[in-house]
Amino acid sequence: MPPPSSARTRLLETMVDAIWERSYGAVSVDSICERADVRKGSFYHFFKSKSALAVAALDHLWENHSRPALDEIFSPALPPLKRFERLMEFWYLRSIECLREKGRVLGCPYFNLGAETASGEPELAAKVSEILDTYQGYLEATLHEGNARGDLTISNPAETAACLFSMIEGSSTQARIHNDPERVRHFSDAFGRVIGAELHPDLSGVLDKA
Amino acid sequence: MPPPSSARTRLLETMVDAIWERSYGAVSVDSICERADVRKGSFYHFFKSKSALAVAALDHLWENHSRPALDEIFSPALPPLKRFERLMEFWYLRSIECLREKGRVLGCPYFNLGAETASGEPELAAKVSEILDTYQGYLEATLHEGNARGDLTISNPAETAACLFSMIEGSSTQARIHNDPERVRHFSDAFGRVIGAELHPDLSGVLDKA
DNA sequence: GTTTGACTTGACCAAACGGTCAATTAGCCG
DNA sequence: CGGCTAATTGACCGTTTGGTCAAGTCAAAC
Repeated sequence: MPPPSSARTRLLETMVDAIWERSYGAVSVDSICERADVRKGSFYHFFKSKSALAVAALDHLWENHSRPALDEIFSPALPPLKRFERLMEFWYLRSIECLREKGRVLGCPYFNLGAETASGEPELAAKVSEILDTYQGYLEATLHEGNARGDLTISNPAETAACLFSMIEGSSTQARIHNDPERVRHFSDAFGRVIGAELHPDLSGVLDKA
Repeated sequence: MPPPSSARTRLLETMVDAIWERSYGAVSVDSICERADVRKGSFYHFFKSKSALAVAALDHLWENHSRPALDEIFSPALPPLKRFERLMEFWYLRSIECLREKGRVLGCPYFNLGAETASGEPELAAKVSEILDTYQGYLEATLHEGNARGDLTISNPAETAACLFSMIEGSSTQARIHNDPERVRHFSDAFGRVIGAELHPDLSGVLDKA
C-alpha cells in the first residue's frame, strides 16, 4: 500500500476530476475541499488560490497520466503509421470508457479548460498552451519520422500536425457537447487523407478490457 | 435610427458579448445588467434565470448574425468548392478582426459555451447541440451538391462533414486558447485533402476592409 | 525533552452570487 | 379622461463565494 495519499495529492486529483466533469467556473473551493476531505485552511496552506490549484492539477495530470500514455502510444519501437492508429484507438476507447464510467463523454480536459479560461485566467491559459503544444509535438515528430522513413511525404509537418490535432480535439469536444462517443469514431478516414496514407485502427475493441 | 434598443435586446446582445469574451461561469447577472444599463428587476421580468437569458442570447446570435452570414457564404449561386473557400476566408478574417477589435481571438461562441456547459446546464447544451448540427448541415449539403455536380466524390458526406467541422472548430478554439489568429490560417490544405479537391481561399485580404 | 516547522482545524469575513418583490411609471386604447 | 398592461425601479433576501487567521497537533531533529 502506498503511503496514505496526502491532502495535497487528494486536492490535485479531486480538482482534475471536478474540472473535467464540470468546468473551472462551476467548481468551488468548498466543493473540492469536501470531496477531497480536506479543510479549507489546509487548502490554502498548499495552494495560494483556486487558480494555483488548477495549474498544479493540470501539471499533475500531464506528468502522471497524459505524458506516460503518449509515450506508450508514440513508442519509437512502432512504425509511425501504427502510432497514429493507436492514437485514434486511444481517443475512441477513452470516450467509450468515460461514458460508461462517469455517465458522460468528457472530452479533453486541457482543451475544455483552455477554451474556458483563455481570457481571464492567464496563468491557467499559459499552462494549457504549453501542454497542448507539447501534445501536438508528438504528432509533428511522428510526421517527420514518417517522412524520413519514406512512409509519408508531408511538405509542412508543423502545419499538418496542427490540422490533425485540431481535428482530434474538435471531434473530442463535439463528443462532449453531444455526449456521444461515436463523434470521435469516424475521423480516421479524414486523418488518413490528410497525411496521404491508409489507416486502419481497431475501433471495435470496446470489449477487449475483459 | 432604429427604435431605441429595448432593454430585452440590450440584455441579449450584452450577454452574447460577455459570454464570448469571457465564459458562462465568469459572467454574473449583475455585470450583465450594468453593461446593458438595465436594472435587476427588469432582467427577471424578461428572463426567468441567467441560463434562460443565455439560451435566448444564443438564439438571437444565431438568427440575427450566424445564419444570415452562412446563407451568404453558402449561396446556391456559387459552385460548392467556392463556398468552402469563402467559409475559410470567413473564419480567418473573423479571427483577425476579433483580435484587432476586442484585443483577443475569441473563437466560436457556440463551441466554447457548449464545451463549458455540456454537463450541468442541459437546456443550454441542447441549444448549442442544435445550432452546431445546423451549422454542420451546411457543410453536408454542400458536399452532397458537389457530388451531384461531379466536383466531388465523397462516399460518406455526413461523416466527412463532421470531420471538416471538427477541424474548423478545433482550429478556431486553438486560436482562442493561444490567442493567435494564424492557427486558423493553415487548414485549407488539409480541408482540401479531406474532400479530395484543391482549394485556394484568399487569405491575404486583411486590408480589404478599406 | 524541548524546539522546530510542516500540517490541520474550524471559526470567521466581506463581497458577490442568483433571485424576489411591492411599488411605481410609462404607453396605449377606449 | 380613466383603466389596463407591460415595463421599470431599487431595496432586499439567503446562500455561496474565494480567502484569512489564530490556535492547535504532531513527528522528527536537536
